[in-house]
Amino acid sequence: MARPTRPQVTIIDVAIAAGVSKSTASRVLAGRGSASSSAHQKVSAAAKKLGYTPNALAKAMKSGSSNTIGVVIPDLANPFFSTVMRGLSDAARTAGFEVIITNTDNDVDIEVRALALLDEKRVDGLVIAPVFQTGSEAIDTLRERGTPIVFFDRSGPSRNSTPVVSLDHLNASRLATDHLLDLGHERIAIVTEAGNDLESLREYRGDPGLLRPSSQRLVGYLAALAARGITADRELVIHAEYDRADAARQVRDRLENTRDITALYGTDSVLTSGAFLALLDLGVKYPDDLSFLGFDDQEWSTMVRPSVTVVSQPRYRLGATAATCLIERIRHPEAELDDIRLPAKLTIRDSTAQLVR
Amino acid sequence: MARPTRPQVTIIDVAIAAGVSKSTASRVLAGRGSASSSAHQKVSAAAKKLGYTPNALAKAMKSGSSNTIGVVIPDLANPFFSTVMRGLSDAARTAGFEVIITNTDNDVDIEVRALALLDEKRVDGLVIAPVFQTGSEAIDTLRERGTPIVFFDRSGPSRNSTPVVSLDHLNASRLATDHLLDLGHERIAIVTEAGNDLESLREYRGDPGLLRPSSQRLVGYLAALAARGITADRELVIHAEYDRADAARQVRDRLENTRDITALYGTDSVLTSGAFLALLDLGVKYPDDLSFLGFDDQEWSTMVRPSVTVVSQPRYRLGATAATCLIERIRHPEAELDDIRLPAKLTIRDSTAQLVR
DNA sequence: GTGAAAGCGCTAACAT
DNA sequence: ATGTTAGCGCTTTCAC
Repeated sequence: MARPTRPQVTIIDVAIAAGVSKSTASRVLAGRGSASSSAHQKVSAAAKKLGYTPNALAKAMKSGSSNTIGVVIPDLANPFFSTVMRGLSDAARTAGFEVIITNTDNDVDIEVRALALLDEKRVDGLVIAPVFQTGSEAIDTLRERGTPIVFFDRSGPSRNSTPVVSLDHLNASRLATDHLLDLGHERIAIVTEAGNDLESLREYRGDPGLLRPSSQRLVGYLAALAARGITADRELVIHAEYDRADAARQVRDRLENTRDITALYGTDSVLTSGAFLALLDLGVKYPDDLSFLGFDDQEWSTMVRPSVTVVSQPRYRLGATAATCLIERIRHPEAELDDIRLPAKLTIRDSTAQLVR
Repeated sequence: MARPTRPQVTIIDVAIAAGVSKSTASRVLAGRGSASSSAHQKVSAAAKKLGYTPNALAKAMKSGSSNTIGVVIPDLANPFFSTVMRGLSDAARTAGFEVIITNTDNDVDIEVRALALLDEKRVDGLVIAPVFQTGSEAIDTLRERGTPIVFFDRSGPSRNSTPVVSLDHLNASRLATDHLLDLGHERIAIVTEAGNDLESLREYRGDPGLLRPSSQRLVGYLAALAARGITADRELVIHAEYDRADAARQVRDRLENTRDITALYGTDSVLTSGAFLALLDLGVKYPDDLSFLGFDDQEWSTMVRPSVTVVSQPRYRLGATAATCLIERIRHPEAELDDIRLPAKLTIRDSTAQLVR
C-alpha cells in the first residue's frame, strides 16, 4: 500500500477554502495586521479542517531568521555536556528557538565543517565550545559577517570581543584547594591535564580566560597555596593525559614514590575517576591515609564508600545561561556583553578529613 | 562599533561577479547539469572570492526536503539517551542529515507540542521514544500524512506499521536471570517499575513490543524462571517508582522482611542505583550474602568494590541504528521495514557468585 | 552550454 | 479590512 505522501496544505489552500485572499489568511494565521472577525472565523475554521501546519522554512526564508541556534561541542555523550545541553535546550525552547547540536571530538577539521553546515542552515547564532587553539579562521569569518556567537566553557586566545559563558574555573579550584588547606593539609597533590610550566603559571597575571580550563584550575590551586605562603612543589603536580587509565597510572606511580602526600585533588571528571581507581588499586584508606577531592558531580562519587567530596559545576545552569546570553546577543547585536563565569560549589562528603599528625 | 551584519552573499552576487546568469552559477555550484569548463572556473573563483555559502533553507524550500531529522526523547540529560543521541547524530551526519532533539520529560502535552514544532520545521522524518500510552493522535496525524517515523526503545500499543528500534528487552532480562540461575540461585528478587499483574504477564504470549520495556523485562525474568520449572514468587518482585530513593526504600524494606533471598536483580539504571544504595545501607556483603546484578553500564558499577555485574545495552549502536533505519525509510517510503531488536550483553564482574549452601 | 522565467510557501508593502 | 504584487535564494524546465 503506497504511502499517501499527501503534499502539505499551504496557506493558499486555506485561503481558497475560506474564500479569502492568501494575505488575509496570512494575517489571521500569523495574528498580525488586521482582519475582520468574520475572516478570522472562516480562516481559522478552514485551517483546522484542512490540518494546516505553517511552514517554518518559508517563514525563515522571508524573515531571514530561522529561530534556530547551532551548538558546537566536543561530545554530547559526555555527561557534562549532555546536562549542559539539556539546560541550553530548555532555555532556548522557552525563548522560541530550536537547537542543532554538532560534535567535534575536539578535532579542528570537524569543527570547521560543523560551522560551515550550521552556517548553511542559517542558524541565528552559535554557542561554541571551541577546540582550543590559536585563532580559528572559520569562527573569525562568521564573526565578521555578524553572526552572534557565544563561547562556552573556554574561549581560546582569539576570542576578541566574543563573550564566554563558563565555570569560574580558577575560583572553583581555589575553593577545592582551600577546603583541603582548611583541613590542615599542605602536601596536596594535584592531578592535572595542563602541560604548562609551573613557573610561568605561578606568575600569571593576565586574563585567566585566555588559558585553557585545565590551566585555569591549576592557577587556582597555585593561588590558594600562595595565599597561605606555600610554594607549590613540582613533585605534587601530577600530569596526566585526558584519559582515565593514564590518570590512574600516573597517580599510582607518584603515590608510590612520594611519601608525604596527605591530600589528592583531581581537576576534572576523567582525571578524578582515574585517580580514584589508583587509590583502590593501592588499597589507600581514604580519608585516613589521604584526603581525596574530585571534580564534577558524578554519580559514582555518591555510590562509593566513603563517598567523595567534589567541586560541583552548575551544569544545567551553565547551558541555560549560554542560551539566554546568545539569544540576548541575537536580539541586541549592538550591545556589548560581558563574560559570565558561574561559581562552583563545594559538595563535602566523606573523603576529606582533618589532617591528624 | 556597530556590527556589520553584512547580508549573506547569494548566488546572484556570484553570478554577477562571474559574469554569467544565475542558472549557470547554480549549475556549477550544485554540480548538476552541464557547464563549460570556463564557466566552471569563473563561478568557482567568484564564489570563493565572495565567500559564498549556500542557503540550505532556500534549498529545502525548493526540494521539499530539509535534510534534517527530528528526535523526540524523554531526557537528553539521561546518560542512556545522551549516548544514544551521539550514535544517532553521527550516523545521521554521515548520511548528510542534521538532527534536532526535543525533550518531553515523558509528558504527553510536551510531546504533542514538540511534534508540532518539528513538523513546522519540515523535518524529513522522526525518531520518537514515545510517552507510553494508548494512541497518540499527534503521531497518527503525522503518520497519515506520510512522515517517515521510527519508534525508539518502546513503541506503545498504537504502533501500527511503524517499525521500532530497541533493545531486545525481554531477552536481555532472560540473559540476566539465566546468569543468576546458572550460579545456582533460585530465590532471585527483581526490582521493577512494571505494575503489571504477575499472573497476566506469566501467561503473556502476545507481541512483547506492545508492552512497556519494564514489563518486557519482567516477562523475561518470568520466562527464564519458568524455563527451569520455577514459578516466580510474588514476594520476590519488588515494585518501585522510577526513582532512586524509592527503589532504595523498597529494596531495604523487602530485604529486611524476606530472609531467603540469595540474589537481587535491578531492571534499569535508576532502580539499580537505588537497590545498590539499599545494599550499602543494610551493610550487605555482596556477593557473599547476596549476588547483585544491575542494568545498563553505569560508571559507578566499575568504581565500587566489588564491582557490579550488569546487563549492558549497546547505546551508541541503538542510536546509530535508529538513524539508519529512519533514513532508509525516508529514502524508500514504500518499503516495509521490520522491527529491529538489538541484543544486550552480559558484563560479568564481581558482584555475582556461585551460590554456596 | 547557457539564459529567461516560473515557483517552492510565506510575508509585507502598497493599493483599494 | 482586504486583495494585489513583489520577493526571500534557490533549482529547474524550457527555449535558444
